[in-house]
Amino acid sequence: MINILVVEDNDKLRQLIGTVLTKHGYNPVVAVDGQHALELLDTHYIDLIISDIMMPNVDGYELIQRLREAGYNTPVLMVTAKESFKDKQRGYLAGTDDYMVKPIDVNEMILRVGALLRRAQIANERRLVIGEVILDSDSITVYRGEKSLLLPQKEFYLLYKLLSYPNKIFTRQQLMDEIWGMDSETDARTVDVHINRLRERFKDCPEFEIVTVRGLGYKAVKRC
Amino acid sequence: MINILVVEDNDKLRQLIGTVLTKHGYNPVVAVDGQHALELLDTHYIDLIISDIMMPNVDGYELIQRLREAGYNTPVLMVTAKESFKDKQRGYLAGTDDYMVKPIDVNEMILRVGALLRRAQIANERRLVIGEVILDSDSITVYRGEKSLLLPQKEFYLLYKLLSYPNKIFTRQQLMDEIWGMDSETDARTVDVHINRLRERFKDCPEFEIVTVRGLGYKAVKRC
DNA sequence: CAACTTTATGAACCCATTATGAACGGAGAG
DNA sequence: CTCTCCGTTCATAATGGGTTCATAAAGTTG
Repeated sequence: MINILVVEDNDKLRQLIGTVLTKHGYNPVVAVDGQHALELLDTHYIDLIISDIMMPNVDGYELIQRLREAGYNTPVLMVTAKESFKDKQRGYLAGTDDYMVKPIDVNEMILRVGALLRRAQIANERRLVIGEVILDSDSITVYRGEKSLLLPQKEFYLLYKLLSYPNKIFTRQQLMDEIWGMDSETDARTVDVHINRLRERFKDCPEFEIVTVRGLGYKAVKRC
Repeated sequence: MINILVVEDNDKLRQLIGTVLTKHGYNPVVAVDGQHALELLDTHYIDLIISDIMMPNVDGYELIQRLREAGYNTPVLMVTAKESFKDKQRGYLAGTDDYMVKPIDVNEMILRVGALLRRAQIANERRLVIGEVILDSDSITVYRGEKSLLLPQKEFYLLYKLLSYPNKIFTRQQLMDEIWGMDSETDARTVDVHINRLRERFKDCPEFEIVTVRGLGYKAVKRC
């Protein structure tokens, strides 16, 4: 499911956009202004943002600026009033990926959303999706529905590695080599401890499970 | 002499890989893209393939796919751009044996090449298919339709050995030598116990059966 | 059919491997 | 500087694969 954050203070327009997105198989997450949007970004994994420029509190420009500062490279589709061309320029400079002028043609919107997502796919492949669970290696964060969980580095990469190749058995040494580095002096048993912690964190997770393969190592199995 | 096919469109990188391989006693055969690689495969005996994914004409994915379709089970070491994690997944599913992330660490490459060759040498076929049943020796797992069953090592290799040569009679000693190791002190009767457990596990399996040959040993017979 | 040999099977045991809790040290944030 | 959090190590508990053993069953031979 692709999550699209819709930032728009006009209730009717926001609802319209949401409906259209839903109809095309996207999952809209709505915010009434930039401030609200930034809060949602902390807890939701967002694939794309559709944002108005003129908004109370934090406006579209500031939203993008703060977004990029925080390290997000989420593509943004700006919505701007027809008459203000200056805005468009400014919006581009601030890191917008595309823009639309009001009044919005919903078909055009869907086309642009599709194009942006396609383009982003190439540059934004650092995430892993397993059912409701999303691993985002840019922020070493795991998103699970509403919740987001910032993992310690080692734990994150360990999980990421295992889930990148479901069912593949990794020996401790392989995991050490790939996550700790080839020349690491660390005891391979350290892996066990991290596996243990991951299991504790995700013990109630229906999507996957880390399985011990006695004498060999570990593997992740999906259960969905 | 071990022949390694290097498929890489970047001239400098291809040359670098070739040089390193030569230095380590391998014989590199180079191709600039997948199309070229497929032609070379027809005329050269190739032990292992190192292939980029992004290439003109036939890309890495298609190369592997067509390779497998043509019946080659040559091990493939994929080279993928660092940022593209999806690629790794796709590449893996398509029949890759291992992967490396650019920029390439040549020492790591040599290690992986060695590991792949070793693995391939011992068991050239990593997957055994008997009707609905698939034995995957990478994960010591037996797949039966939707279900998968992770076996204990000894049991798996025992079954794998027997099914690799259907109808061939193995003496206990042969099985001990090949699975337990030549110098194992273990009582040959241990084989019986493992056979017994395998029979219990697969008693309702229509594909094969383990038959006792009194005074000699055991053999697997297919029934499909 | 009786005596003997070989194999099947269930159970118990052993021990290497893994799980787990806790403690320590160090780096980075506040 | 202190405090927190992460990574690591260590000690101990628990697990389960592998083996052995005892007994039952099946097959072979005279």
